[in-house]
Amino acid sequence: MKEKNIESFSLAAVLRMPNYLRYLNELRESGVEYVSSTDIGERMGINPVLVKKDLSSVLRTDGKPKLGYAVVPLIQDIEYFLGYDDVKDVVLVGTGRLGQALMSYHGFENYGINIVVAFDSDPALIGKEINGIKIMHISKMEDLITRLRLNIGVITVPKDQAQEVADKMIRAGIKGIWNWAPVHLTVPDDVALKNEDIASSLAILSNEMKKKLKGGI
Amino acid sequence: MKEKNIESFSLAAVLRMPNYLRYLNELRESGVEYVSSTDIGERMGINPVLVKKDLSSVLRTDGKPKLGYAVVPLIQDIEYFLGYDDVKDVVLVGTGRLGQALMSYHGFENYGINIVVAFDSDPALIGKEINGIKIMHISKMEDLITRLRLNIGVITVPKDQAQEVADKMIRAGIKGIWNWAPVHLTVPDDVALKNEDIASSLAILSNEMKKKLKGGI
DNA sequence: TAGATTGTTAATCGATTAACAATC
DNA sequence: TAGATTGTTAATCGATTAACAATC
Repeated sequence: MKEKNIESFSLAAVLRMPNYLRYLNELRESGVEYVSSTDIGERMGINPVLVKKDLSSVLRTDGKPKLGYAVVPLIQDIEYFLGYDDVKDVVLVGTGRLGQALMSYHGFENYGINIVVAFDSDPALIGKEINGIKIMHISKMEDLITRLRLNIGVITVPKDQAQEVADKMIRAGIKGIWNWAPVHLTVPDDVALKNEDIASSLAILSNEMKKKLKGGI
Repeated sequence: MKEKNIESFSLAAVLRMPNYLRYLNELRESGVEYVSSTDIGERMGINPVLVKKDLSSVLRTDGKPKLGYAVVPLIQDIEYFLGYDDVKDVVLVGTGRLGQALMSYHGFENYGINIVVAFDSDPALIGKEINGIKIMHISKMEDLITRLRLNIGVITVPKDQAQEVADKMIRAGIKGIWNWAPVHLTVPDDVALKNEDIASSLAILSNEMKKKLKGGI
């Protein structure tokens, strides 16, 4: 056990963590007990030293020279770092196709995410349940967020309603917004915002493709 | 008009581009003709010099001292850079809730994305059409990808089938994969892979929230 | 013209990589 | 023990920021 000082992590480092986790879980499933930074690095196409650095800043128990890192504790430590171990109750607004897809997604449990309630303005949807999650009228949102002390909100409404929904959420006490609507939201400094941005994803993908194409010449 | 040399862009820079675009489109809608790097920087919370650097590497016409950048040409240049202007025919595999949500998503046109055909293995879905996109049996995928010369594939199948689908796609000539299944896919070096990773997004959001919380003390 | 804003060169900052002693 | 692999310190690399001349 070593001393830890509070560190901050780069965006790139945070993005690598779930990838480590995936690979480690695969290893665990195939019964592998130890893994070296070299293995991980090769598999993920990154420098093993970077792997060591990333892991060392998250690990609570040291790796073992010659053996590598014990897979199971390593998984636990990364999950702890990513906050998958504590359950986060979230609220979802907008129960169209995308909202429903997220509501019926069974992978959220793995990340400690629990959608407790959903809201919409369409009378046809109010009162329905999807995957055990009740859909309520949007007018009840602020009150419920406050009463249940929810602090993460998922926005899956059409883009012209997204800002309004965000404003309401924030007024009610939401501190983190996961926005799936293709608009730029304006939020106060103390609110975290993550845009699930189809545009960005595609930008990255086609940029990668261009690079590979060039490299191949 | 200035000389351009081939530059490569950092991940962070590519990620900023769609954000510029969103803000610029808002400006255009409200009839604004020129915008300065200072404005953009303030709105997006980044350094204006960084804005200038990003834009200068994408712009085909110079900005104007005192006035700033002309909004409309700037939008066009970024769209050109991001490849929104040329239509990319893509194939989607896995027409469950998520796949259907993507198929019925009307924002893709803005990014030059056109889902031409979808595949599934569920007999109940074969032959159906969603948003004008036909669902065909997975056994016909390879042939069709090759014949239509498609090179981007979207994977929205359950995670245990994702690798198999990816392998087939690649065999048929796909060069870019947009993976929504929560697994680590292994692809050859010449194939670009973008994971739409719910886990990563959440990791980033909760990391942000932690940071803000600390900062506030 | 004077002032605002651009584009670019130099300085800084931070992240990644290389080198290497410690250790099981 | 010898060898493999860890953790850490120093060097490198790249991205961001600061400074400033050019210009409309």
